Amino acid sequence: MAVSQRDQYLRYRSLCESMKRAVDAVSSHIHRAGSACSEVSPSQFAALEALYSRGPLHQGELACAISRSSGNMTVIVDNLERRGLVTRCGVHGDRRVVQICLTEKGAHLIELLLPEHRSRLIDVFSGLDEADFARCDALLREIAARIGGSDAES
Amino acid sequence: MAVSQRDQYLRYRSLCESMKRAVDAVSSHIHRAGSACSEVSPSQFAALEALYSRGPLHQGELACAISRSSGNMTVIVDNLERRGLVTRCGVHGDRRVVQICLTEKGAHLIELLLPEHRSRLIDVFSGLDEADFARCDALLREIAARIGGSDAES
DNA sequence: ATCGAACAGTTCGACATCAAAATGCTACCG
DNA sequence: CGGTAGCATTTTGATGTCGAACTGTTCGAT
Repeated sequence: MAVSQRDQYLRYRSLCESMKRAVDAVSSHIHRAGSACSEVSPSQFAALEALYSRGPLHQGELACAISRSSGNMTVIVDNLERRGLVTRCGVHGDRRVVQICLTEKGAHLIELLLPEHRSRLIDVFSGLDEADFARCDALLREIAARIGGSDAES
Repeated sequence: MAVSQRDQYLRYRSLCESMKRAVDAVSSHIHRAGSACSEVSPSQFAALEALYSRGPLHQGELACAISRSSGNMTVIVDNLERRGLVTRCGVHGDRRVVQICLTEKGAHLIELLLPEHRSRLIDVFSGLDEADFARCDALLREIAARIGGSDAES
């Protein structure tokens, strides 16, 4: 009750700003022109990585894994396929689904990209207070969950 | 030294994920179809709000204020102008720059949108621990600053 | 068997976004 | 005055993104 609703709102705005800025900064740091990761778009990177760590996925699963719409996923896969990094394989027994598989070229590329991706991430985050870090992670998860949870009802 | 570099990397990945998810969730919550704010795109909303709170701005200042490229800003202003929400005014003495001004219609719209924007933000964030909140904000700022700072040198 | 609901992907239209090239001005220098 | 450097904006071309409409498939109910 010490704080007015208006002050609270302003602090919320501030956190929103900080979140956006941090996300943009990290993403642009990783995909900066000249870095190895700049060879693929963020979405493409996310897709390749998901396929690399989890193996072949249905296009829908992949879309879900990297939080993209199905329409968008079609385009992303189109572009990856055009460069020969993934293939669309039919699934025996259900002709509705397409399995997306990394090609050798795709696997090679993501293996090439991951070390730099990793070192850039370490650049950015290392040395920060671990406890703050964990609390921040938890808070952000709580925020996302809160919205996700209240989504269905509203 | 208790934690391996690999563990650290995984925690970094986790925070990145959480950040992205939280940002996406908040943004989609606010601009959800049906909400008043869904009448304009997030970029358009940001532009209108910046103009509303700071007064007329050069197109370049506006781009900077909402972290968009100049090319992108042109399109955003085009779309706002097309709907009669802003106008481009020449500046006396320097014909290179364009001043972007809210029209009455634009000011009216943003005034209509802000209350709902505000209440949706409060929905999302209220009740969270204030101390965590502040620490999280500080951490995110530190991350963005760290990248922004190291940007020039690299 | 076949109808219809549910599902997986694709297509389409609109907008967003960026980087790079082009345009149009200003300012400065000789 | 004329040239050049630099800035603000626009244009262009490629990609990303979504939501809605569409196509084809599966599967359950009748």
